[in-house]
This record gives sequence, structure tokens and C-alpha cells, in this order.
Amino acid sequence: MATRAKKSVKRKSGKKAAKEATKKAAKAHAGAKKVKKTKKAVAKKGVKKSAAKTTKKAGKKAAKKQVVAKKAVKKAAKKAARSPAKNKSPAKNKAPAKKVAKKAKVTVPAVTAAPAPVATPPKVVKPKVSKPKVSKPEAPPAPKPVAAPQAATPVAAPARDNVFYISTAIAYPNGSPHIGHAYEAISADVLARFARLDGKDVFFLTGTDEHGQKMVQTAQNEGLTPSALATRNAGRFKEMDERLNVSFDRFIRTTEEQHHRSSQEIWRRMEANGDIYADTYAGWYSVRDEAYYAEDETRLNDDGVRLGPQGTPVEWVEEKSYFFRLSAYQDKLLKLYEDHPEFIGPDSRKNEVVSFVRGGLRDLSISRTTFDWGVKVPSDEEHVMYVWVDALTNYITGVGFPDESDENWRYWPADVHIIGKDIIRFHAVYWPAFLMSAGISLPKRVYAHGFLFNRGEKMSKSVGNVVDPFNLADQYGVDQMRYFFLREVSYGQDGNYNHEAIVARINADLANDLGNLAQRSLSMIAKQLGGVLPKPGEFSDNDKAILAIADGMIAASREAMATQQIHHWLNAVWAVVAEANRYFAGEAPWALAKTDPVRQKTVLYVTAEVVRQIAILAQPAMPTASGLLLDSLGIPAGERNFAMLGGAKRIAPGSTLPAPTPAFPRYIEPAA
RNA sequence: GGCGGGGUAGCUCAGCUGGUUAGAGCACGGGAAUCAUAAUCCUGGGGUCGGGGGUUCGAGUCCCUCUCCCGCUACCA
Repeated sequence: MATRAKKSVKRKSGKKAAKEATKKAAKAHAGAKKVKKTKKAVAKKGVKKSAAKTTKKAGKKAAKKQVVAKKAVKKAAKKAARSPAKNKSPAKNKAPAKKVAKKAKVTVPAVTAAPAPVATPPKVVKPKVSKPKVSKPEAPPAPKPVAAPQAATPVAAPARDNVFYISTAIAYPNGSPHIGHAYEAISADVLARFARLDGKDVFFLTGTDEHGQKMVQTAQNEGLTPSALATRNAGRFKEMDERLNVSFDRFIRTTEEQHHRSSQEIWRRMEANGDIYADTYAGWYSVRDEAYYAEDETRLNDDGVRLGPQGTPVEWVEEKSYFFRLSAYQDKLLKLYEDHPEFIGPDSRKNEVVSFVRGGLRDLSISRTTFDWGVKVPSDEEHVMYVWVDALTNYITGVGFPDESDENWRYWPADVHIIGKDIIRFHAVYWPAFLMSAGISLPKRVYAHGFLFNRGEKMSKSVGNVVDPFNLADQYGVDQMRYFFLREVSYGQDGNYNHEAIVARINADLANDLGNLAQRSLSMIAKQLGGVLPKPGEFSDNDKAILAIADGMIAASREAMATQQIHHWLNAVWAVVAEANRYFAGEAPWALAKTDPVRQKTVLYVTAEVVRQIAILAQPAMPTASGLLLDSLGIPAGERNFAMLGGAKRIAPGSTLPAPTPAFPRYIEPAA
């Protein structure tokens, strides 16, 4: 539904443009500035500053250069505290935690504040229908959390409260899937997987929106029936999901018979509630395109003939149409936004929606007679439903509607609809209005992600920068591609991608920071300790500190993911990766083999434990590679869920580990 | 035009209800280490916090004003 029509928008990075403009303006700003700049330059060179104004900066700098005893002492102290590595003697009292607290923007819990994991009581999980073919061995549909050791006060939650229903928008399959579709699928998938590993009973819906004029036209152009086109292209979307390891529970197609019944049922209920009435719809209609166009999409040619965007003549046409009484829902919607400020995210989008609704709502035309590729309007076979009643209803069809005794209906209402920022209005205004009218409960949240730009430009055929998600996956690897988009782009904002940035993430974050940390520690265990995970000695303060940091990851992650702050989650995890590298370098276990073998074992044990938690937590983003890493650590399949985090469980010493294999290889440019 | 958001280091951005020398990551310079996927660690340089005015003992943080950028302003989706 995201792209029933195409709009080609090119843009440059606005901020950059703004900056440039500002700079230009500054330049144009006469000599005063120049003088200032000169002064600055002079001061920089160490020459006495001119008698005029002492700029703040110059003052600061001078002060900085002056070696005040006090400061020097302070700095030295700071240095000592910050660099356990510098100190040759085994750093026993240095706390790497300090560095993290200062360096990373992650909330690090106090050493003692390892949050006790919530032990989810075992529950009966009903089987879902329409199992996907996607293999997801590392993420069983509903991992039953192993009872945590110290589950003193388990939060007893009825099974109903433990469900989590997430959806993507359904894609309009009049073309092939592109990077935007891939991004939405990946990001929703990571939220779904996170919830699953966190013990939730998850239902994840995605699919295709197959009706409408555009499908008919595209089919004609390709010499196919709309149905054949839909089937062929829906297959491509599904293939993409499978290729990208998207763990949907159902792939819905709006041409399914159940969906027709579902849409008709919600229509009847809205009608029964008095919100649907027949009237006349009027607009600029192109007979050749068989489509209506908005006034600003049309133009007058030299002969005074009005043309549509395709260059075909349009005429003013009035036809009978059914309308939805959206105008009656203004107050109710405003109250919804007020009572549930979390209904729309990110906040900036909420503001837009609220101001839109405040401006007044007109009733909505919801049927057409100009084409018949759609869901028939009940009791009036001449009409098919026009777009939104049909498309949005997929979210309830997906979990069984209109059969409210369906076993999946328990998932409704949805916890979050993941959509693109271009279709917020329909999800945050129309959809809740339809549901209110039909007497169906409302989704809890609608979250809009941003758009992706290739080197600052939107992907388009004319620019020639169309990126096929299959190719990206082939070139960089599925997990690497997933990680890149999730980490690089602030979820909810627009993002940029290019080859260099992708390679930088793969090699720096994955290969160097995480992969190499695992490799160097595991291969030391393999070579020097016979491949047996050592039993640790007594933990030093450093050990305790890094363990506490690792234990704190899950809480920070949950907090971020509860509001779809995917990038914050990954930042939190990678802050721990960085800290673990500091710990490892500081403890220098390679030097301990002869001097203090017990200590070496302890360091390697602690490192393995930290890596274990990182790998478990990284699974939603990189299911396959994280799984490989967990294999290398000898973690059984049943111990890879989030109940195993936060100090509830430690890696078991004494187990024999397989030979370590790199799970995160470097990206090497193919030879030219 | 109206409403909303934004302009902080070369790049991407943090900076909560105003308070010690404005921070992170990446990039760049120097050093250490050599267990490891030549991967890591330490460290340095770099900022008129868009411009101007004001309130305050004190403002990136509040007020006014100017300027630039972005989004929304409905049936294309």
C-alpha cells in the first residue's frame, strides 16, 4: 500500500545545504568577520593576540596551554583511571566502567545493580497458522524461557498479556521489491525477533496489497491478468523476505478470499454504525488512464486542454461513490492522541498528524465504479472498495478476522504497525477511525520509519541508482546488510547509504571490534587451554566491572526497543563490545600465560562470558552470524534467549569448544 | 502563507528542567602492544554551539529578532 502510485522526489541533504547557505551568508558578511578570523589565526600561531578583543576562544586556549599545576594533576589522575592498559602491572583496581560511563552514551548500571531477569512463567503457546517457510532455527516462535536460577519473584503474566503483534505495511506489487521494502521488512523483523527472544508470543505479519487501478494498468502493459501479475510479484516480495531472513508468521495477500470477507465485514459494521453513505464523487478523470487525478496533478496544455500526469486528457467527472463519515471522528481522534501520546511515533510525526486533524476532516470516498479489481462492496456489486478500507483491513485479516474465534485473533490489537513516513495519515487517522466505527479495538502504536537515500539521492530509474536488495545481500551478506541499516540509520529518521559506509561498518564494527575480539580470545583458549573453557579464579574489580556492564545490556536494550529505538539498542551493545576490547587489551591475557595462568584463565572466561551475552543480544539483527558465534562458544540452542542474560546465567566452564571460526569476516574489495 | 522541527568539531549526531575547562562515533596526527580476521589499546589536534540583541552572578541551554534548511498543509499512495 505504500506505493500504489509513484512519486519521484529527489533531494539533497537539507542540512548540508543549510550549512552551506549559512557559510555563504557569513562570508558575504563584510570585513568584521574577516578581521576576527585573522585574529584567530594569529592567536593560533602563538603570536600575542591583538590588543582588540580577547576572544573567548583565545582566552580558553591560552588557559589550556598554561600548565596549571592543579590541572596537570587532575589530568594525570584521569589518565591513570582511564588507561588500565598503560599500566604495566596487572591492573587490579582500574575500573573500565568509568571509561564507558564517560565515553559511551549508554546507561551503565552500577556494579551491583545487575537487574534480576524477569522469569516468564511457562505458558501454553497456541500454534499459529500459515507458518512461513523461512527457517529460523535460532529464533523459535515462542522460546520458553528456561527458569532463571534466582527467579524469586516471577512476574506472573497471563498468556494474553504476553502476546506481541507487529506488522509491516503491505507492499504494492506492481514492481519488484526495492531497498525501501527491504528496510521496512528488516527493521520490523528485528523488533519481532527481539520480542520473541525476550519470551513474547509474537505474531509478525507482512504481505502485499494487490488491488487497484495501477495493478490493472501494469498487468495490461505486461500482457498479464492482474491476478497473474499479483501472484508473480507477490512471490518476489516473499522471496525477498526469505532471502533477508525475515521471520514473518504470515504473508498476507489482499486477494485472498478471507481478506475479501474481512473487508466486507468491517464495511458492514461501519455501515451499521451509520458511517457509510452514498454520494457523488467528482474529480478530474482520465478515460485513457481510467484514473482520477488531483487538480494539482493536472495542467492545461497550449490548446487549453487539461491533461493528467501521464499526458492524457482529463475531464470533470461525477460518479456515485460511498463515503466514510471521517468528519465525525475528529474529536475522538484528537482524544486518542491526547490519551495515548504513544500512539504515533516518532513524536515529530505525531505533531503533524495532530495538526492535520485539528484542521478539520472531510469525509472520505471509499468506493469506485471505474474499475473492478478490488473487493466488492457488500450490497452493491457495482462498486469495489477504494484503497484504504481494503488495504488497512489486512492487519485484522492477518490474525483471523472476520472469524473472531480464530486462534490468532488473540493477537489483536497490534502492538505496533511499522510503516513508512509517507503513509502515516492513513494509519494514524483513517485506520483508527474505521476501527472505532466498526467497534474493533485500536492498535497500540503506529511507528513510521524514514526513507533511505543512496548518496543523498532517492533511488530512481532516471538517476540510475536503483539498488536491488538481492544484490546487496549477495554482495555484503544478509547479516551484514541488516546490521548496517539498523545501526547506521536512526530509526524513524531518513538515512543514507553507500558502499564506503557499508564496508566501514562491516569491517570496523563487525570484523574488527566484535569478530576479532571473539577470535583472539577463543583461539587463545583453543591453542593454550586445549579448547576447554577455563574455570575462572576469583574475580578482580575489573572482571566484576565488565561483567556488570555486560549484565546491564539487556535492560538498556529493552528500554530502547520498547519504543523502536533500534539504533540505540545497537549502540548500547556495541558500547559493550568496545569496553570488552578495552578490558581485553588492559588485562593482556597473552602475557599472562607464563606469569599467572590462573589469572589468564579468569580473563579468558570473563571475556567469553561477555561475548556470549553480546552474541545472544545481537541475534535479532544478525541471526545467522550470531548463531555461529554462539556455536563457537558452545552455547546450547535452548540457552540463547534473553532469559539467559543479565547475570542470571553464566557460561559454563569446562565445556569443550569447537575450533573457532570467524563469524564476521572482513569485506575485501573484489580484485579489479 | 499557516503549523511544526532543526541549524553544536571535516562527517553523523548527544547535550534533561540554564551552572565547574561543550561531548561521542567516524576521519586525521602521534605512541604502545603483537594473543587475534594487519584486527586492538592509549593519546593529540580540531568547535565564533547559524547572525544580532536581551534576561541573569552565569546561556549551546530562557526571551526577542533576522537568516537558512526540512516536514505537514487530504483522496497519487
